[in-house]
Amino acid sequence: MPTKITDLKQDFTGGLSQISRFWGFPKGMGAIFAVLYLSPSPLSLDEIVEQTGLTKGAISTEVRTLARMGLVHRSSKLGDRKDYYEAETDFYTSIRSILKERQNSEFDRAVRSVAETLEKIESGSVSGDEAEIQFIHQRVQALQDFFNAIDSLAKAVIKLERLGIGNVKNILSILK
Amino acid sequence: MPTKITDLKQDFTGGLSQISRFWGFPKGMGAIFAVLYLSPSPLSLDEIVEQTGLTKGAISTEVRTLARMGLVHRSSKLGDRKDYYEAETDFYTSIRSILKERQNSEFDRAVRSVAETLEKIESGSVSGDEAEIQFIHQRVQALQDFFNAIDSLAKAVIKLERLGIGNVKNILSILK
DNA sequence: TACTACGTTTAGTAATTACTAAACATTCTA
DNA sequence: TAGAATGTTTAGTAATTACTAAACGTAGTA
Repeated sequence: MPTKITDLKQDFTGGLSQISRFWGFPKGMGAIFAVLYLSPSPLSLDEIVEQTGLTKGAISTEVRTLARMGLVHRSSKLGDRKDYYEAETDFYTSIRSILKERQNSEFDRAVRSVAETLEKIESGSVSGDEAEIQFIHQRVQALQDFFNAIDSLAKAVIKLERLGIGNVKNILSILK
Repeated sequence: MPTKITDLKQDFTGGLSQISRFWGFPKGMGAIFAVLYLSPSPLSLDEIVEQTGLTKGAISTEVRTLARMGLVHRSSKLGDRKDYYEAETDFYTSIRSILKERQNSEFDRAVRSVAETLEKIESGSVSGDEAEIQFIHQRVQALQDFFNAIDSLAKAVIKLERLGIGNVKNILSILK
């Protein structure tokens, strides 16, 4: 039986909603992105309301975080005071801005707190059993090294974006 | 003023809890891992209870998902019917098993649903405006390509683990 | 067999998060 | 200036998730 195009869109939207949730974002966010991504032209807030069934309020805030992550762009038409939104279609561009965004996040604050733990130990200002301190020192150091490696990898991905999509394969072959 | 070793541990545990939450896991999971990671010897369930303040029930379930992700290992001592848990200290090993684990996850189910959308379009079984179908086809295809690229990257990281930590830097320089 | 020492499951609660509805603010138009 | 058309904020609700407390299952020990 033939699938109606509206059903197809709905399936797709459902899929992106799940993916969104998987990464810890609201499912509404995935739905909003999906609707924009499948639209050939930018959509106004009210059109998004119509197509997602969410309220203006929710969309207003979620579209803002999408914009902050570089996954959608806000624009406006001359002589029209509505805002229009469209999906970023170059995902590498998005990844880059997501990774940059991450710099200022809770995540990095936490990572930095590990670094501080390390500094405290190394400054010799920790009192307690010496062997235990040494043990902890070594473990925390290893974790710190790992974070640094991840950070380097993130930077590698950022560079990757400049080179285009096919080059992931190159990394693979370089590593084999 | 000198920092007591117990305070240091607590700070560290707090940091990992936040990181855990950031990635969408319960903060308790981060705490459990932290406690195990800073312990020179495997801990029993009750010892984890003691050090985290969580209940046996919570730890029982969370330690299981940690084990599934390869972040902790369960072991037992002869003539002792307690289970003991210790942290995996090679993070590359963990990453590898997390990425493998992901294969069976909700995430991949959702990704597969995108692939199915694509198949429906390509089989010509979608009815509706032809230009719109073409447009959607092209967009969904692009997303699919992106997912494939991510998948390749994941595989690259899996290989990386074999090569040791310093090699992330190599990728970076290869790409520059 | 009964008792003890554990780990697991379950049913309920607390905390968090996503979302709605409606008030509000702002800017354009008449 | 009043009114209309928008986007934003806010206060409350619904849904989800993390966690607790306690019942349960199981296996070892007396």
